[in-house]
Formats: sequence, structure tokens, C-alpha cells
Amino acid sequence: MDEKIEMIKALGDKSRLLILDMLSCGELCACKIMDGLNLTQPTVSHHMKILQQCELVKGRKEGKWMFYTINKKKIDELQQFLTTLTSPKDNCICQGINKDQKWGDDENEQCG
Amino acid sequence: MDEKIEMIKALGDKSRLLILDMLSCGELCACKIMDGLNLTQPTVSHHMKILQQCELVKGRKEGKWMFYTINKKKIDELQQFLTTLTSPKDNCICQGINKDQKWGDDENEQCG
DNA sequence: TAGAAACATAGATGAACGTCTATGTGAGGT
DNA sequence: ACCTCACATAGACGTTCATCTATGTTTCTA
Repeated sequence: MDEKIEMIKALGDKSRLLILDMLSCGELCACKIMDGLNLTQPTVSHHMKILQQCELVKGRKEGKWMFYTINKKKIDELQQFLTTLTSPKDNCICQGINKDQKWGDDENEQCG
Repeated sequence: MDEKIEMIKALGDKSRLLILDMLSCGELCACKIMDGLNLTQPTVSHHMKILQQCELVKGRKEGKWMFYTINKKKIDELQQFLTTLTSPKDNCICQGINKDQKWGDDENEQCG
């Protein structure tokens, strides 16, 4: 789950979302991203590091250039995670909570 | 797009993800969330406000209690957004970039 | 081999964030 | 009417974060 949170946090920034949008049509060089987003080179480098650490983006070095592509597999993994998280399931936290509730035969008022 | 970023940021916190997990099986009262996550009451109130502002969660007041449910529609919207963002499309930023590239007939070296 | 180009790293700075304690608000019960 | 309970709001505090300037590293080329 911590791995997924890292991915979500990486997505929670406008610059990085725009970077993914740029990469959606295919591989791009870091300098193109820099020009396209009007950010300084260290800032782009910083964002690419974050996107690579959570594996949302893969990097490839070619000479003095760095080329980046979206790791679609990780996007799919995140989508699956969100779907599962927000759908009824056996091993979620609320099971323990509902289990401890006393229904009907309790004289004290309760929210549940 | 800013609306989507707000949703993603709301999801980028462990406590709030756990709250969504708790709500995945159905409606819950704020006090149950508090007990389940071992957070103080103001902290839970803070998180629920954030989750409601981006409409990921809907709140319903009943007497002195607040009941919360997941807004599945917004989850689906976010999934759709992520899919579109990371897929090739006509109106993405990279179009402008690729358009300006000079292919082959340029004597200067270039990354593209 | 010296210089330039592309990228990474270090450090600084201001803003945003998660959590807490203290206090306010509104509804129910005695 | 008063008290209690559930929740909201205010303000404080330490941490994390996005961005910048300055500098280091690597690769290509003249």
C-alpha cells in the first residue's frame, strides 16, 4: 500500500501530470519536457526522478540524452488498486468494525 | 484538470486511503472511523472535509451523527481521467512539440 | 585534450500539509 | 434550562514539497 501511496503522490502535482500527458504519445527527451513546460532543468530532473522512483516512468540513457516513457503497467496497477480499495471486499478494515457492533439488543443509543 | 489534481491529492494520504477502505463496504459514522484509525476527532473531521470537498465522499447528517459514503461516480471519473491522460490522443501537449521538430533535414544534432 | 552540451546533485526558501490541543456549535436527553 | 455527546473550527507546530540558483558529472566534438 505504501508503494501505491508513493505513486498517487507522484501523480498529485500539476507539472508531473503534464509530463505524463506529454509522454502519452511516446518517448520524449528531457530537454523537450523542459521546453514544453517552461521549467528549469533541475526542476524537470527532480520530477523525473520522482516519476521513476515509483516506476510510473522509465528512463533510458542514450549518449548525453535521457529518454522517458510511461510505464503503462504501473498505471494499470494503480487503477486496479483504486478499484479494489473502493469496492466491497472480504479483507477490508470495516469488517472488524462491523463485527464488534451489537445490533438491536443494546439499550444504549449508537450511531451504527 | 485542477479538479482532478485535488482528487489525487486527497488520495495521496494513508489515513484517507484507509478511510476509503473502511467506507468500501458501506456507510459509516464518523465515530467509527475515529475508532478504527486511532486518530483524534479533529483529525478525522479534517480528512472528511478534504474528501468531501473533492466529492470523493458524500456526507449525510442524522441528528448529532455524520454518516459518510464513497462517491463511486467520482472514483470512476478519476480512473477515466488517468486512462485518457496516459493514452495517445489528439489534443495532448506533445502534439505541439512534435510539430515543431525538424526531422532529418537539420544539420544540427538533436535529441528527437 | 579542452570546451560545450545534457543531465544530476546540493542547498536554500517559501508554501502546503498532517496532526495535535483548545474551543465553538448544534442536537438530544434529563 | 442545563448537561452531554458528536462534530466543526481555530490556531500552533513540525514535516514535506516544489522550485530555484549554483555546481558537479558525463558524453560528445573540434
